Amino acid sequence: MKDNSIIIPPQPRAELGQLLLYLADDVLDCVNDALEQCNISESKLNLLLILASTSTSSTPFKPSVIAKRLGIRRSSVTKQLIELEKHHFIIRTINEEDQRMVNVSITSEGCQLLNQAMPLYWQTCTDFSNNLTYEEALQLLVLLKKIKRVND
Amino acid sequence: MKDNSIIIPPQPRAELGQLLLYLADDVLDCVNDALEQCNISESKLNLLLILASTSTSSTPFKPSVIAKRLGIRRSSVTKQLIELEKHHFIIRTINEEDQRMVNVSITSEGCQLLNQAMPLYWQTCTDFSNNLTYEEALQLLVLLKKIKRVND
DNA sequence: GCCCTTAATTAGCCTAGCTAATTATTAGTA
DNA sequence: TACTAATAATTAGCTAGGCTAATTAAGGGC
Repeated sequence: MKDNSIIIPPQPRAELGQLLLYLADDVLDCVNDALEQCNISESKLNLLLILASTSTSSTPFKPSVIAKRLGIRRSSVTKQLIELEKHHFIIRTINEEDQRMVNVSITSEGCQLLNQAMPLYWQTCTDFSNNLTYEEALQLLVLLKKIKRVND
Repeated sequence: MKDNSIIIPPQPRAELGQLLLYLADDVLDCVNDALEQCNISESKLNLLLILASTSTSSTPFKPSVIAKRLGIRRSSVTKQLIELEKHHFIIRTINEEDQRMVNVSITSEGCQLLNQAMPLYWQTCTDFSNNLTYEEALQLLVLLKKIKRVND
């Protein structure tokens, strides 16, 4: 490395990506900090959110489906479920039709937690764009939605 | 929770924040996956990048300064430095003027690694905006820079 | 009834953070 | 000058949240 040109972004798209990367840590930290007062992490909240959306679909969630939704391994889901069950936020019951499977559902305590946590969650999400006008925020939303599509 | 209205974004700014949060995991994973072939993590690369920028400033970096720059604790930096030193990417020497302090500098092996890793890093960063036109990417860059300023 | 597949779990590992306690050195002061 | 404070880095030990590989249990096909 004769000069340090390799460490500066070679073009705007590269700079953009790096900025996204830096922002990534920040937003995760922000949300986790905000949720600390509810004693829940962003990753556990995400799992509960999936379960809470069950009211629309009729069938309860299986660990394997949750894993797919979260983009993590089944064993990681099991770990999280064990913790969440310890705190009575969810219950696991054996599926009667196929006893290899497990039905996971959110409890009323879990719903209570969501009622507590979600306002904080949304407020923190909202505050990220405090430096932007409403129009800018809308613009940004559109652009980020386009980016998101890459990873599907 | 009578309905599940609490789990859907109450307004566009909230949705925007949530999208940033989801994107956060994705971009971190992408970069780490890309860097895997160099056997380096995004977090260790970040540390090396700080050291590599030393050529501009005259004084070598101290662990405490690195910690501040990365926004993590000194003990966490020590851990990373131990690993990086094991692989000969950096060296630590005692500061002669004040022997409580340590000078951290990147080695030629460390520079070699950067030469290998940075093209992959920049390519991955660049690819995040593949779905965007050049003009959209520039727009997005401006907006994200505004957001970034919140956390300073 | 036996074998293969599938679902979940378990065991054990890794990374990268954290706090609290320790060590070594410097600086200030009675 | 010797003692005490403060400062820098490190160490020890913990946690969260991932991972793979191995295990257990149940179902399905022949």
